Amino acid sequence: MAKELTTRQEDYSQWYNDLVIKGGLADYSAVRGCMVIKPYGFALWEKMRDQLDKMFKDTGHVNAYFPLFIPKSFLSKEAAHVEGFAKECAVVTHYRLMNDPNGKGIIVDPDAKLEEELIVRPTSETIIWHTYRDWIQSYRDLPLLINQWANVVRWEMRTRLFLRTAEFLWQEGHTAHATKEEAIEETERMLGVYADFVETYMAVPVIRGVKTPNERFAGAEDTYCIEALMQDGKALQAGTSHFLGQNFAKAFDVQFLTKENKQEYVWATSWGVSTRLIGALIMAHSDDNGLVMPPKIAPLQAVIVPIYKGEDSKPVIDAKAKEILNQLKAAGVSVKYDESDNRPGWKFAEHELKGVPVRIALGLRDIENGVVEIARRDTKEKNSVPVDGIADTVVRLLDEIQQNMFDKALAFRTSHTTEANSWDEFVKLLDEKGGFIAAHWDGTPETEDAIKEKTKATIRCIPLNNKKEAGTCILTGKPSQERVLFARAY
RNA sequence: CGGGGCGUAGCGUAGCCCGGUUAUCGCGCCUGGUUUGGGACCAGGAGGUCGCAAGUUCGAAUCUUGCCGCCCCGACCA
Repeated sequence: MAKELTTRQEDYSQWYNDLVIKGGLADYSAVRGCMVIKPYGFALWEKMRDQLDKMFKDTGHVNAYFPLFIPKSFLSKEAAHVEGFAKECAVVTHYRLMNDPNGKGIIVDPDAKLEEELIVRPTSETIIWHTYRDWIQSYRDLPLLINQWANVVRWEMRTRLFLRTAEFLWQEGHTAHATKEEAIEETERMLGVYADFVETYMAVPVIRGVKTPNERFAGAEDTYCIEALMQDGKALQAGTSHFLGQNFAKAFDVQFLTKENKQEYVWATSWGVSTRLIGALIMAHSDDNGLVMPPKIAPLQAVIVPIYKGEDSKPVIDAKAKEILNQLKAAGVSVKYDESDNRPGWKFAEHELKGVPVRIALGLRDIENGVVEIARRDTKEKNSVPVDGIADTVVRLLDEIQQNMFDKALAFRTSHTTEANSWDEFVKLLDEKGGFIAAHWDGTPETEDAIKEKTKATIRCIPLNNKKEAGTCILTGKPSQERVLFARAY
């Protein structure tokens, strides 16, 4: 029986949920707002994580691990930071349970109250900067370039699988530098790493930019971001990199001695991407038949499906299939021979649903002709190709799929990035077309809020290397020096 | 937290208004067989605290009250 998928046109949100659930990436859990990441979804995350981890190490970072719990008092040391996160913190108040003296069940032991309550980290700046204070004394200790892979908890009111869950997995880089320039350079470097990763591996084109003060990370001087566009025309922030100035250094008193023997506060950055990237991947590429995985991070790049014809055909087909399997493996392709006793049509649909980039089907007819049927997930094209040189063919095809997926997503973004020069035009574009809208803005938070209030669109970013262009704000008509990118966003 | 909707097998559901044999059907699952080029077919089988609790009644999935949970829309957000 077919697993019926809602189409994008029918209900985009439901389509997304169907893909996550039926594609085997994740399940809802017994805990509100928290999901179970299933093996296929976790395999995808592992591919992302491993690649990113390599890129972090290549840029000089090392991994460490800091506690899940943060003393409540730490959070209040940086004013903007506490302001930003206080509303969504889970708090640990007790450390013991006991049997309910009034009957069955178990209750919190009232005698086991913590002297200082603990926050479950919504992000780790405070605990990390508290620690850095002990680690940094001299300019020789800098730069300190540390990353951690962790889970964090933000008590969101409304959650969506991968896009916004109460608990999620991410990495957070936290670096300390001797100079402002160096810290800004680091912030930009890591934004570049993210952009490179998302474009090269996930095949999702991104806009690099800077957030306006309204959208800035709580406690940052500047928040850089990469913004991606989803197929429904909504933007999604795929990663952020923050220049924290000396805010946390001052809040946690982290100073170092310069070469000139002067005490100075260090300069900081932090940067992160999360399992939300999986949501971005799904909404950027997938179609009404299921997930579409870019080859470079697909948990499985190719699958071989046998088409039996009578009992006698099995050994012949199995032998040939395993030959092909070994050739592909030798060429570095992650590939599986699907010997399960489902029928071919069932397997085709299943692997399509899961987004496996390349499918190879093999029956007696093919063996006689020295060919296999090869189908690519991105375009759904099928072709007979010679068995000879199959590994090269597949490797080339995987590259082609990767490129095609990026090109397609880029073409979509290009065609959905529009300039608006008047309020009416702006509103019409938002409602009828969506996507990024490049428009003039007078630079004030009040105007940004007013636009958000009226249209639900926010300024996604001010693109880096944005061209200067005199104009007037679409809402207030006040003068503006450059266009910024608006969109409705996830 | 406000507005709307829903809880019956792993999933989707009928039955509820108008109480009455053994709770319906499909998918999935198990066994055996036949099959296999786009989600197979036949035969047999397993699987249920009808969200929870109390009440009304000879009798409750069905009526009443309370509670719990989930989903959608809004305020908050990576």
